[in-house]
Amino acid sequence: MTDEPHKPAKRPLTLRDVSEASGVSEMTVSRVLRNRGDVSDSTRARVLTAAKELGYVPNKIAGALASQRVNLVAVIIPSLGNMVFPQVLTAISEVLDQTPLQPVVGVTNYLPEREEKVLYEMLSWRPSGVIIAGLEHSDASKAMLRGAGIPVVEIMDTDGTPIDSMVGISHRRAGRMMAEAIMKAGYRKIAFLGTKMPLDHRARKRFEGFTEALAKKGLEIVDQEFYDGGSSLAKGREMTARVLERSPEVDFVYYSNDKIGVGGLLHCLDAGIDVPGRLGLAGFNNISLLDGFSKRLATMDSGREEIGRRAAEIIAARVEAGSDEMAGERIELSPTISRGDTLRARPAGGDYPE
Amino acid sequence: MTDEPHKPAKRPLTLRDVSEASGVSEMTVSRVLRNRGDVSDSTRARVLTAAKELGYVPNKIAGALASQRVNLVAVIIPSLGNMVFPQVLTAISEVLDQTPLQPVVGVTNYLPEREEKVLYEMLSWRPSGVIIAGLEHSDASKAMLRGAGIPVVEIMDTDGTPIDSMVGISHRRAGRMMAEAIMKAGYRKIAFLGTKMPLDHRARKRFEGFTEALAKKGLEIVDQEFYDGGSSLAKGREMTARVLERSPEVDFVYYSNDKIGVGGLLHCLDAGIDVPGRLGLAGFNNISLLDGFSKRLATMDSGREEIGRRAAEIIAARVEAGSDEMAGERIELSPTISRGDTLRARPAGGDYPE
DNA sequence: CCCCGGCATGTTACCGGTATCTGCCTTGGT
DNA sequence: ACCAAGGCAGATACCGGTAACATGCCGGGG
Repeated sequence: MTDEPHKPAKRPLTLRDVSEASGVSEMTVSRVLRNRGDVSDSTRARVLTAAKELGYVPNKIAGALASQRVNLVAVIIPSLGNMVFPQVLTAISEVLDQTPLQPVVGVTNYLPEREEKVLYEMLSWRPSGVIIAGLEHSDASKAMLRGAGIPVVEIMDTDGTPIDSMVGISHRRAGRMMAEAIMKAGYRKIAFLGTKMPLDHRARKRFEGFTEALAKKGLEIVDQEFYDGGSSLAKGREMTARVLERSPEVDFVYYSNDKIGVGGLLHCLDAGIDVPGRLGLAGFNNISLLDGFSKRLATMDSGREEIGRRAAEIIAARVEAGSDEMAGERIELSPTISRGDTLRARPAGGDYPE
Repeated sequence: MTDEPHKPAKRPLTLRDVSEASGVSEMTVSRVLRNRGDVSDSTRARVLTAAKELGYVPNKIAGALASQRVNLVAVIIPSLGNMVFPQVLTAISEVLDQTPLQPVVGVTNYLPEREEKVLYEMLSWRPSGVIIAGLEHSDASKAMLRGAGIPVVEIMDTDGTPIDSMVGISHRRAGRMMAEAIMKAGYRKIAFLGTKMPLDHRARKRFEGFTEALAKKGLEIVDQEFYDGGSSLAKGREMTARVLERSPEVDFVYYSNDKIGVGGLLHCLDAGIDVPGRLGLAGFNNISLLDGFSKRLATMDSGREEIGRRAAEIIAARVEAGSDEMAGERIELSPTISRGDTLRARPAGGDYPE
């Protein structure tokens, strides 16, 4: 009466259903499905057939509870809108795909309270490891991470003290490097256009490193402007126009990311400004936003694929082995400048008089 | 001996630890932590203090197993590299944020076998619902979805029969609409540039609708080119150059997405081609890739925010109520054309002879 | 011919919570 | 002063698997 002939899925299937269908114990079915322990070929075949026929899907909830093992890795990032993070994620997935581990993504929107909440949710699933962007977390978040007793890798940034391991670049150094390259190229009147500072610590650190390097040579930012809300070409465009109008002497604009940087570049092209002669531009992150464009923006690559890969490798290694070595590993990668077509290599020679 | 004074997290905490610390039963702690059932204020306070002090994080694995409820919604998409999907995801998250449900993302890379695997993994966590892109799935995948006994919403596409509910647009219609708009504007020699066809069913359907509408007016695609691998501006650029060289008579190029479309636009600008007079261009998806750019590409918006929102709402409603009504709901949204600056509104008047 | 060892399978005791029922004690109506 | 009702807390039985141990059966060496 209640049992339909084939599919209609009344009550979810359990090991018991498969065991009854194949005439062996639940334990044996479990062994077959996990490929663990010795099972005769004939039994194995019988069980697999029955499982397939029923359409049985194991219940990981029960499995995880019983085995005290959860093959999930929490990956916590600020945003999916900035292509950098999907790219890091892709690199992480590629590594984890070769292990039994599986990434689970949480997004914080750059808000510490969201981060805390997301982290709490994630940890309540008892993942095998955590990969989390940034070194700045609320005290509660830090306490949770420390207390979780699982490997934690903080990524993207190395300017600070990690809870456990970290993989990333020094954004202060990145800012300094860019400042030095700019000054070496002979630019002197430098402006900065940046994002919602208080929450994006890495952008802030780049800015700090940048101004610090300028100061060392006795220079100061000539003009600057900050905004909040998401980055967009339009925003970069209008901000650039405003800055150039307000401070016509500016000969270089450093942007906190490529998106607004490209916006600025578009403005310059439209306005007929000589780039990189009269004005130089640089962004950050080497987003191949305009890879087919005639002029490539100077930028800096943070090695996000490698960051993702290394982070995932650390987690994988530590989960496999019993959490011993590799704990507290600190990997600082070197950002690489790409001059593109908006940052000249040396002080303007003949084509731009003094 | 084994117990450190404060934090060091030996063995993961359980309800029992909190119950001992606060002198009540585990059951009461559970009630307090879930805010369910009657507990006196004094007890509640005592328990909360103890929990906070210990840094207790509930174990959802155990909770889910016991309560037979898992507040996860599986969201399965083909890629994170195409910004459309992060955007759909964001819309889904916004809706689910106001419910106890939580999205969990799986990425298939457009591969049916990956989809099958990802789906299997997801279902083994016994989620409360599934949101999955597309209507094309392997038989095994369909069987799993049907057998899971949970609400399933297939999104993005409505050209086909859903397993349960669906929310999206008809890509055939989208292709037709664009073809009609193009023909009405007087273009006649139309070329098509597309992505890896066999796997991207929606792009294929747009193409089919497109050619069908052309055929109805006695027109045929003049030239076409397909490629595989990810979309990029550079690819759109070079493909466009190739097509125009091979078939100089072409007066319109329809792209399967905005990214290669914008690449084509860049080529035309560089080559000094009169757009949209001599040549018209259109893409798909209204990616605000170049929102700050001087010329906006004609494109079509599929309403991805609304798709995500409606899909999440269906799941939320059905999980909340007992899976009754709203089952099998089919929502077809209307794509909207945006002409941008690369598709003229009417046949060329004086500025382009006949 | 018996015993031992190893393979193939079954049995038992959890994993860490939650649903449900029970029981105590207080409170208020009459 | 007594009893019903309700507030509050505890006891118990699972949820669906898995670890660890137990068992049965078989063949081979002594």
